Amino acid sequence: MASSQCAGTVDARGLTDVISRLRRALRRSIRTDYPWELRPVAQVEVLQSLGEGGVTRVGDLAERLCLAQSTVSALVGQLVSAGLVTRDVDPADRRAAIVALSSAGRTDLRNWDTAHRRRLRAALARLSPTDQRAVLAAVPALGRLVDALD
Amino acid sequence: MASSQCAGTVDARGLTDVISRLRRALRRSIRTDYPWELRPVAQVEVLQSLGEGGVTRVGDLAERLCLAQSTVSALVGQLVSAGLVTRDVDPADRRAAIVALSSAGRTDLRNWDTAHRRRLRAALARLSPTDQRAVLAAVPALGRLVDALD
DNA sequence: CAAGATATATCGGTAACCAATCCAATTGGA
DNA sequence: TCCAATTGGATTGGTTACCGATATATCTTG
Repeated sequence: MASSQCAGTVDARGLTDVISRLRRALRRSIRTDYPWELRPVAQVEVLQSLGEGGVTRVGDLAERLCLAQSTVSALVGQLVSAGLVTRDVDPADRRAAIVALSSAGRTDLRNWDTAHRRRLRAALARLSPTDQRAVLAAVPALGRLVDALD
Repeated sequence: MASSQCAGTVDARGLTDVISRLRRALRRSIRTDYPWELRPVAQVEVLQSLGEGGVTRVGDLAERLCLAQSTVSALVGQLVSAGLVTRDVDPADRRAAIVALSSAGRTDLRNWDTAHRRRLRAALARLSPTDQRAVLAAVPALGRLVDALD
């Protein structure tokens, strides 16, 4: 009664709270999955974005990921050193850098993805069908919420 | 076609991705709301947890927040220095620390909450009614998902 | 009372950011 | 054509956000 209010009222605390906790829980579960050599999560996110969006400029990556350009620049640098992505000068606009997955990066991403998907699916399977539906339905809506936040 | 799969398949990438982005977008919007003196987000989360759960031990806080005990210990220390919470020895078990909001902390939390709620509500208002419903419905479900992840 | 268990605190380190600034290339006039 | 303003990125110099290991009391129980 205290926590659920009339439908129109947004429970801001509830949403931000669950987002933080979920992120940390996911991070922890990832670490459990990968006791061996594991890339920092931020780097994996860059790989994923490249996996989905394909070859991209650094600035576009930053926007997609809601990160500052300088942050992405540094992350890409780390991934280049690790051999997981390539960074080349765009011949059309020589200021720009074209970032792409290397084949090693593609493999790494695929492995990570498989394990992570398995774990998340297991967790979801423990929820009630109603909750599962609610989570699935929320994913695209939350994406649009990100855009609606400034 | 590439991104949406059959209903039963969990889109792990989509969920983790949107969680990260949403968290960063929220953080950014918070900073926009509070150009003046602003507490680090992690500290605010502790205040919130205290606001909901009331007087608590450090270890309980850590569990609620999905954080390591050492992390919470440090955060509480910072909040004590800032005068926003009190930390006293539990007379019943003198190893334990009892953490509670001070009145300054209560005020701070209330202010923060008001502004943040307003902003989040504005963002949600820009979504379609369907999306709004989906987000609202997902909050409790996501909370249970956290528990289901290990 | 002597071992373990517990609850915290502290220390040392890494990851995850951002803002400011610098550089090179591009672009839009005058 | 040349110069100013703009733009894409890299670098630098922070701060925050964590965690693991260890040290210190304090319980608890045989």
